[in-house]
Amino acid sequence: MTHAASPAERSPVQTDTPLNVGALKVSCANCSMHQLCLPMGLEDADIDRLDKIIGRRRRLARDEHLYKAGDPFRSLYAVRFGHFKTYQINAAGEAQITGFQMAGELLGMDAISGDRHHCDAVALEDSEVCEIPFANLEEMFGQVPALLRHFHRMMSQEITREQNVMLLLGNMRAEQRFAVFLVNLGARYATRGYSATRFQLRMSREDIGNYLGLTIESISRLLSRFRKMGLLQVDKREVTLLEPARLKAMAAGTEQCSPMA
Amino acid sequence: MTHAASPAERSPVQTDTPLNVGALKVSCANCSMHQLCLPMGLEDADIDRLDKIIGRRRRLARDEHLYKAGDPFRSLYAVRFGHFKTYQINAAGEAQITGFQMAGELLGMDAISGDRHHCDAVALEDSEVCEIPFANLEEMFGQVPALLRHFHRMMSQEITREQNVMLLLGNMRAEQRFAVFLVNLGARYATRGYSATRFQLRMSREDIGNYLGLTIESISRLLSRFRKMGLLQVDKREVTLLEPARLKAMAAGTEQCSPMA
DNA sequence: CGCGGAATTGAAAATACTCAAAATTAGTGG
DNA sequence: CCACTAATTTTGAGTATTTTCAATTCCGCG
Repeated sequence: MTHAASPAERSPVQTDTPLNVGALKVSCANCSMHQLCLPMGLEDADIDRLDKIIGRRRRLARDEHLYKAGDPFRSLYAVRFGHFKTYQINAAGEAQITGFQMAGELLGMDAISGDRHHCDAVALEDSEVCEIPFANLEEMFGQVPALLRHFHRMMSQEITREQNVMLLLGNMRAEQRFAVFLVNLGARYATRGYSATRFQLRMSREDIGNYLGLTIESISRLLSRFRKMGLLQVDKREVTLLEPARLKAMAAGTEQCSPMA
Repeated sequence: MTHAASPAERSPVQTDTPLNVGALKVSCANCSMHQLCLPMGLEDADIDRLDKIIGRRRRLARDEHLYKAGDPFRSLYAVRFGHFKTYQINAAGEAQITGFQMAGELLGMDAISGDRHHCDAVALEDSEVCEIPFANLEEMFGQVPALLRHFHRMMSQEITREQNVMLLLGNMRAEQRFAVFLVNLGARYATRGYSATRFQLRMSREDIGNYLGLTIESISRLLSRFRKMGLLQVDKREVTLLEPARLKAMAAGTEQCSPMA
């Protein structure tokens, strides 16, 4: 199993080897995601405490499940590196992807209400997560108000994010949905220190289509059309946004391009 | 201003008058919603504490705003009686309704992440909410773990609810969306002790359409079609589900009916 | 080098939308 | 309480966006 080079650990000392992941001495303090992730804004002493409750890091190969709907809920997971998708399956067996998660983002918050997971989480590439046993986290909430406050912010952000997807699915045309998707990905990579205009799509066209409520063919046509319009370049899964301003305008609904042809 | 009779207060002593709402001695313990609402599962002593931090009840007339996007976030609101809708407005000025809330449900959780509300909340009829100052609630979290736990469940439920709407908007046809909508409303009324098969739609056809990602004309046609199929009766805004089992099957995707004609 | 999954492209079909008009309902004032 | 007006809802006809079905092409991988 190979995995892409990752900036999750910027400590000069290389502590990771694939063979003894469970025993590693890795800390939230050393993690490049600690400004985005659960420990955001915590004092060093509290970060240490958080480190102690974090169960273990867990490596997942591409296409491996982190959890499935129906699994008992015990832990939240913070993505250390790699990418995930979460999806729900309806009674008829069709899936709806509800999100793509990247480093610093939290998985499993929808499972707190029941005692079981409501969706499936799958690695889109070789990835690593920090397992955060929820019972321990709850204990710590009582002792570290700043942690509780930030946890609430993260849950609230998830609600807001989903409301934005509802807006997208409920009243945007295909081209606008796709523009929103690209601009949003770029913004999230920018937050993580990567380019906002040039990145790999870690998910298949089919996944994108499913997430955006469109077919794989529609995604393919949109990519071709955007390319012909000079909005972007595509090379397999690498996308370069050539006119981010116009894409943002399309995403906002200010500018629109010609119909699907 | 008149308002419909409400079962929110089942205490034999009538304590409400429209003129001194702020000074009322109403308690979560007396509220018929306390099994659904924030105080669920709390001991009497803790319910009393919760009562003390609840700022005031607030009456809203039909079409009145509880809050607007951009308003500073200070409080959550629990619906005591009546109905609300929440909606987001995109850059182009179009609205997307993100939910309809009824008694016992919590409003404003999406605003915790920023310091401002992200959506608008409007009363669909004359309604009343309990204002819960969030700073006070946070203080109480440290003292009453059961309250914190239930609050997390409510936030998580909101995430799950929105994921279900994403599933609806992302891969259901019009008739299935509408069936899901009707069955869901019925289930929520049943939880509150009302009929699951006969209820008033508190929202306009336009609101329903907006929520379901459809036009008002489509909703009207769906109602007519379902009526002709013997699935339901409609009289203005009163709906009677005549074949709940078939509607549930449609909602689940098991059964489908003829195309839109 | 060839196999198989993924992606692209084209043509036809379908679902839902838009526009328009009529009918019904709700709100307002006499 | 009734009449009038405005708003909402229903229905119809034509249209458009996106889907479906089908055929190729591209690429990764053994």
